Amino acid sequence: MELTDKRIAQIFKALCDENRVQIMQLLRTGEKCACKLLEELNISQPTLSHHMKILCDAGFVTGRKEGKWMYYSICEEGCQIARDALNEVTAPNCDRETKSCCEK
Amino acid sequence: MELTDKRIAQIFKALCDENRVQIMQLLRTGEKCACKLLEELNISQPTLSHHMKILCDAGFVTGRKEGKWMYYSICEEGCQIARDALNEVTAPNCDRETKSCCEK
DNA sequence: GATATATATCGATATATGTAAATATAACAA
DNA sequence: TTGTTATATTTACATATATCGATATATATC
Repeated sequence: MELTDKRIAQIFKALCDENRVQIMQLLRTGEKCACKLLEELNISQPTLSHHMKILCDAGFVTGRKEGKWMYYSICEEGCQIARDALNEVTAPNCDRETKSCCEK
Repeated sequence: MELTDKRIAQIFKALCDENRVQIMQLLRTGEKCACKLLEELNISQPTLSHHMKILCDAGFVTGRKEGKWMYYSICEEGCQIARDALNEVTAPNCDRETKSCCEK
């Protein structure tokens, strides 16, 4: 997927909720099933499912179904895209450096 | 400021809006005054002011007032904090690696 | 002083988001 | 088949956010 401004915004939207940041922290220690995540968070099951969908859609997390359990883990590839996006947005673009506008 | 999950969410909330991502892209080429940004964006002046406040509060941008003009530029220090935050949230934490839960 | 310009703040409103109850789906077990 | 468990989806609602017009503030100029 191309890194449009819209897509970049979508990626970071995934991390703009405290619960989702906490979910990422929990997944850093390894793959976990939804029920385990649910134990650690003070949210309802439908709410967790909602947040997991957003994290997956943004590419930070991948899900794997095994029987009736859903296992989630951090997706390194998606995380790298996010890092690249953050670098793109914050790094100076010297090729197109401009003078300050509104000079007196 | 300590990098709590709440603070991390606030930082990335700044980049979860397409207009703000576009503003960052514009600032990558150097410091710009508000009126110049306004020219490039299809938003009203109060809306731009609103977005600039959010970018500044998150640490991505700093403002400098000179006469009646407000000059904005990317704040490298704040951007680095954001990169650190993204790394913290996405990097595996091997020290606390756990087995998958819900084993059959 | 009065006026013009640039930006910030306020107030109202429309849209987006987080949340949970209810329901649906899917897998397993008896 | 019937029931149970794990997860996803739907629905409704409360809150948050984006937006813009109107207004306020600050600065510069006359």
